[in-house]
Amino acid sequence: METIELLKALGDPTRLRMINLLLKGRLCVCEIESILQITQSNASRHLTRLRTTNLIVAEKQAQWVYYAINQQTLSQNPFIAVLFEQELKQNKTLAGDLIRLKNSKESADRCVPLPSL
Amino acid sequence: METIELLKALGDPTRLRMINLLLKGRLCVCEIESILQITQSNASRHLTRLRTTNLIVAEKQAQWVYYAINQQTLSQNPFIAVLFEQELKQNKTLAGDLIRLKNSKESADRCVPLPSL
DNA sequence: TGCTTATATTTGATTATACGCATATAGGGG
DNA sequence: CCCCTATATGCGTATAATCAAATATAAGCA
Repeated sequence: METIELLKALGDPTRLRMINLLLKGRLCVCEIESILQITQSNASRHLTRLRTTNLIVAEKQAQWVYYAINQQTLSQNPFIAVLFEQELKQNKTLAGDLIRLKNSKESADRCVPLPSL
Repeated sequence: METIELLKALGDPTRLRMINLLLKGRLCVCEIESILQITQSNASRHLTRLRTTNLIVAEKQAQWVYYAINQQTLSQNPFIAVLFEQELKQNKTLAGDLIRLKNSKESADRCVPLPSL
């Protein structure tokens, strides 16, 4: 049952937070690490799991990998949108993550190497 | 996050099948065992897990324990109904379970001891 | 009381999952 | 070519989940 894999993938706090962020737009790994305050290997592993479950897709650009919601999976599984709509109202962690996301986007993009001094 | 526990509880084939059945009405453990063709201890353990996650409630009547959907959890988590509505269309196991449920209900209720010979 | 059925729980083995640390790979820029 | 950054992966470990078999509990019935 493929839905089982979706539920298992969503049934982890870190991965739920990742999807919550990616529902707002694509992000590279380093942005996700920074917003969620998790280690690089942890981020990478959870993202790999979300990708193999088809919840997200990866696109490599130069040295960065951008992850984005897999829109096909999202539209084929309407419960996911309902889940996040519901959860965002109650879950302070998810709401806080979106604020950090916004701040991150407003500040300099950390994933672009700063011009050398 | 309580929703995480819901997702983990739903992210198991046996438990998903149990909820699918219970959405049609309350059942005792032996009916569930029989329809899902699982061992007694397996049924009991999964039902306990669903109960501690507040997905179902238990009611003891004589020697039987009847399980039923926890309507409060269901209404507070609308994604669950959407999930099953969606899944039932695609998932042959869930659809087949409902047929076995119907057959079970139409035949003699196996949970009532047969009159002695 | 003793027997039988329904259900729960314990136990032990197996497998899955999560995490940190270290290392590997790949691309960009000096 | 060398170094730096971004990302992935291997390894060891700790924790959780699953299952079957056996045992415990509780209620009904003879």
